[in-house]
Order: sequence, then structure tokens, then C-alpha cells
Amino acid sequence: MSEDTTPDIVLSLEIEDPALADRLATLLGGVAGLRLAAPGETASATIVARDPRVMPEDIDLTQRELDVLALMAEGASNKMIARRLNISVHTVKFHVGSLLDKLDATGRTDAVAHAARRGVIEL
Amino acid sequence: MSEDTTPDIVLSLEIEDPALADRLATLLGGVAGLRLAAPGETASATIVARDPRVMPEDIDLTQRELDVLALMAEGASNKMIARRLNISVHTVKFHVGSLLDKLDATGRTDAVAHAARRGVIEL
DNA sequence: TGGGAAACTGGCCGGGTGGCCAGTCATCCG
DNA sequence: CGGATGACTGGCCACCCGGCCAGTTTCCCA
Repeated sequence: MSEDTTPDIVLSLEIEDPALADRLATLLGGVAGLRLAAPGETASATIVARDPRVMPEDIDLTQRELDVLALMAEGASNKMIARRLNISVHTVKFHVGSLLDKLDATGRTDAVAHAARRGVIEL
Repeated sequence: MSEDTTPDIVLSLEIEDPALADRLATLLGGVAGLRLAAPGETASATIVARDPRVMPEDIDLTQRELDVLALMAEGASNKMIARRLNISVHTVKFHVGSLLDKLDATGRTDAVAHAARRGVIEL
């Protein structure tokens, strides 16, 4: 009689903390309709530790800086960014400078890495 | 008499698919020891759709290239990388060149972004 | 009315970056 | 014994980057 209309939801655990992982595994193991993924199995959803969502507080970047940052993350050069945003290369440098400042980065690569880490941008 | 030795595990849902999210919410709602996060509440774990883990899309980088890549992601310049790895700046450039090639990137910033996206490195 | 913030532009310049050429050395393999 | 591959190093050079100086305009707010 098992109506196979909806197979079990397969969940995988991606938790560092062994204690938390263990509690979750135990708790979820007893839930009908749910199943923990077997090693190597592709899960339909994953439980990760902590909220990956952006941390509290915002680095307070202006809209223009966000525009420039996004293009930087795409690997665009200052010249390309200038063309894309219809502004001069000098202005791009100006914004990049502010970005390096606010993100406490030493260069554009570092800036993108920091921004990604802080959830300011999505790679 | 509720022994509060272990508070409920707070879970937040990060699911695109409304149907799947709904099923999970229903299933999880009836589990003792578990609780779904209230809007804005910081969860101890999050359920995300799909497995965020990287595909077996190996980029086949040499060990040295991985070394260089890791330092690049830290925002290190070629000179810094050279010092850190005890090799010449020219050799660093050599590896960076290979990296740009293999990662199909236009520059070091792009290379780091691509590598992070493909899970080759962790930011 | 004046001050501040944001966005924008210019020139200049030292140092970094990436591409090209070339070469050495060790290892693995036919 | 060649031949191939990967790691490494060098010189050269056009271009890019980031920091410095300077200036403009617009908008918002006290």
C-alpha cells in the first residue's frame, strides 16, 4: 500500500560539529518521509552549519561601488568597467580605491575575495 | 519540568522550490527537539537546496599551481608569492600563466573567482 | 546659505601584471 | 639512447593598477 507518489526527501549533512551532526541525524532518522543520504548519493537538499546568509553588517557600499565590485568579480579590467558603466577609467579607479579602502583589501583580487567572504557579492 | 539541557535545534530553510520547502516544513514541524527559525532569527543550521559540494569537474592543477592559487586568493602579489614559495617571480608568473589558461580566466582576479566558483579553493 | 556626501574627471608615475622568447634540470618512457 | 613532460629561471616589454595631486557637479540637510 505504500503510495510511492512522493519518494522520501533525501538529505545530506554538512556539519562540522559532530555533536550537532549526531543530534540531527538521530532526530531526522525517525522522521517518515525523510531519509539521510547514503555516502556518495546525491541529496535533494543539504543541511549546512550556520546560516550562510549575509552576516550582520553591511559594509555600507554605495550603489556605484556595488556596480564596480560586481564587474570586478567578473574579471573585468578598469577599462572594461568604464565602458560598461559609461564612465571614465579615472572614475572607475576612484571607486575601486574606495572599495579597497572599505573592504580593507590590498588589491582588486583581495577585494573580491573579501566581498565574497562577507557575502557582499555572490560568486 | 521541561529539562532545558539541550534547546531545540533551530533550522532555517533556504529552498527555492515551494513544494519541497513546504514538505520539509511540514515534516520538520512535527519533530521534537527541532524548530524552524522565525523570520530574522539566527539558525544553527540551514537547509539548502541541492548539494553545494563541487562537481567532479577536476581542473587538474599541479600541486605548485594550487600553492600559487591559494596565495593569489589571499591577495598576494607575484613578488609575495615568490618569497613565500621560495621561487623566482618569473616562476610565479609561469604558474599564474598556466592557471589563467586552465581556469579560462582573463586575469588573476578572474582566476580566483572561477576557482572559488568551481570549488577548487575555499574563500 | 553653507556644509557634506556622492559621483565624476583629469594628469602623473612607480610598480605590478601578463605575454613572448629563450634556456636548464630532473624524471619518466619508448 | 633519445624524446617528452613538468618545474623552474631569465630578459624584455606593452599595458594595467593603485595612489597621489587636483578639480567639477548635483543633491540633501542643518
